[in-house]
Amino acid sequence: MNQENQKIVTRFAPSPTGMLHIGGLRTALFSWLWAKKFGGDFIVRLEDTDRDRLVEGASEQILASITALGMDWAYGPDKPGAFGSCVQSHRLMTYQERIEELLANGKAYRDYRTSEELDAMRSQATSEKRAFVYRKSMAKLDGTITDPHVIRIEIPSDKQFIWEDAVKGLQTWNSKDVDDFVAIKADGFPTYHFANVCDDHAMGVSHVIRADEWLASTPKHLWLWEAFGWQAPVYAHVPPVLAPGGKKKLSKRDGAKDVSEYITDGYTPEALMNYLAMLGWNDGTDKEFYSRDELISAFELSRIQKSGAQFDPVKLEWMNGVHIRAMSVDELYSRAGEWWHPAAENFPPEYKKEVLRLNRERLKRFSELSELTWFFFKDPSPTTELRNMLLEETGLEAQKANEFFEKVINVCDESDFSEENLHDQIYNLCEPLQTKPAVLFKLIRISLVGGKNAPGLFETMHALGKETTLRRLHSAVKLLEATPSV
RNA sequence: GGUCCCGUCGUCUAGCGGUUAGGACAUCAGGUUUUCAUCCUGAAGAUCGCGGGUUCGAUUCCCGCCGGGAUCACCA
Repeated sequence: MNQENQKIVTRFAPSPTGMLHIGGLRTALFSWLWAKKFGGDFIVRLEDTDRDRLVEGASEQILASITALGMDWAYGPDKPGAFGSCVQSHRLMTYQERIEELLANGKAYRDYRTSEELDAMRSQATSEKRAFVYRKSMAKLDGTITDPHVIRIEIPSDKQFIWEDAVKGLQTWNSKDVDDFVAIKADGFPTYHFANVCDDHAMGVSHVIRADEWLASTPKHLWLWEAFGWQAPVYAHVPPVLAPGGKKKLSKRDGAKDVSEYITDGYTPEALMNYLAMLGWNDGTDKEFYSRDELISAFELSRIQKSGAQFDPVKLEWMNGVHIRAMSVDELYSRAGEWWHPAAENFPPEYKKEVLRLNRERLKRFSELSELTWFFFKDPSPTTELRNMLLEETGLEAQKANEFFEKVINVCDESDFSEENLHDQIYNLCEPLQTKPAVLFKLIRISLVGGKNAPGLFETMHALGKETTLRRLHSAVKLLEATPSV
């Protein structure tokens, strides 16, 4: 197979029977990366030939997930190509034409056997501990064309199917283990096996990258390519993404989220893409952090892992933090959009950017932005809880704490509020007050931010500004005075 | 059961006949810092699934076994 000069075309062919899960998304990603790497086409094709299992809204969700990760397609359900629609239910005519071709040259036959008869034959074989491989000799060939029937593909006997799978390596299958499979169902719709090959050919697909559950049926597909006299594409069967702590495929039951949920949880598309790519793929070096473009150029089908990989939400979060820390403040700002605390609404962009700068390395997901930064936009409420925190965390009596506050307020009044000045002045307070920085700083911090954790104290004070800082310090004094000590 | 695929720290993995079996996440211990986070250093963690071969030498090659997975639909 020479594909040096062949256009690289990959496709992602989900069936709209449910939500797209992480494993499916990763398969789509691998396909997309491979096409992008060679400047080829990535096609999204809807395999909706099972009319009974269609799920309302599933195709929209699948497309939205792919888009959410930043992937685009050359052809898709919304963008037909010269080959026609990317929705299989719209392509029924082609399958009809194709099957006539195989019927005419004797490679396919009509079978009038009913599903019930088939089931009986199968259970018979099972009870006799025999492998059940359907053959033309078992078929019911007599019937009229108007009677319900299926059309099967006859698999030649004594044939070896040998091919090189791009991830699993050399495969050898014997035709005696391959069924005469149904190509056209009684309802006139094609099966996956048939539609899939017809479409891959029609769309010029060069690399079929799909879940490894298809590995066992690849001989059927290969035979179809051969029966039609077409050159088969490269097949790459990728392993599943496993649930954390298990050996089973990640599914919704394991808390697998819809991709859009990760986005609304504040994961960035780049981090999600980076993490997914690294789950079961590496470039042979220690590199783990990739930009989208780096991923595209480094990606290699042959380095996809052969066995399943467990999804690790903890590492995903770490990866997201790495991507966030790598962003410029402007970049961060442009993405922070909806995640600000409502109180931030009317604050100027420059102030918000400063807040982002101070919080960049504490942010792992954008959804944490609000709880991490609300106090930059809103004074802490003078609650009993706050009062207790002030005293418990510092180990001070209310009166003593207020003595400290008094000095701090004096210092702030006189300070030019530069970080340096604040730093020096407040440090100098420790000795006369006979206390440790840890205690004094904690007292100030809690009064200003209403919690134990925040960016550096002087950076925070500087960002907040003199007026706000003093207002909050005074408010803390009042709080300690008002409530009797317990 | 038949056929096929897979098997390195808890997890994701590097390795492609000779390595102190490397990295990352997580864990633990230090350090930096006013807190959290970040950052830095270090530690612990893998008899390379098991047993046979081949070889001077096997995690790497071969065979068997065990374990896990996929597939055997008029579902994809």
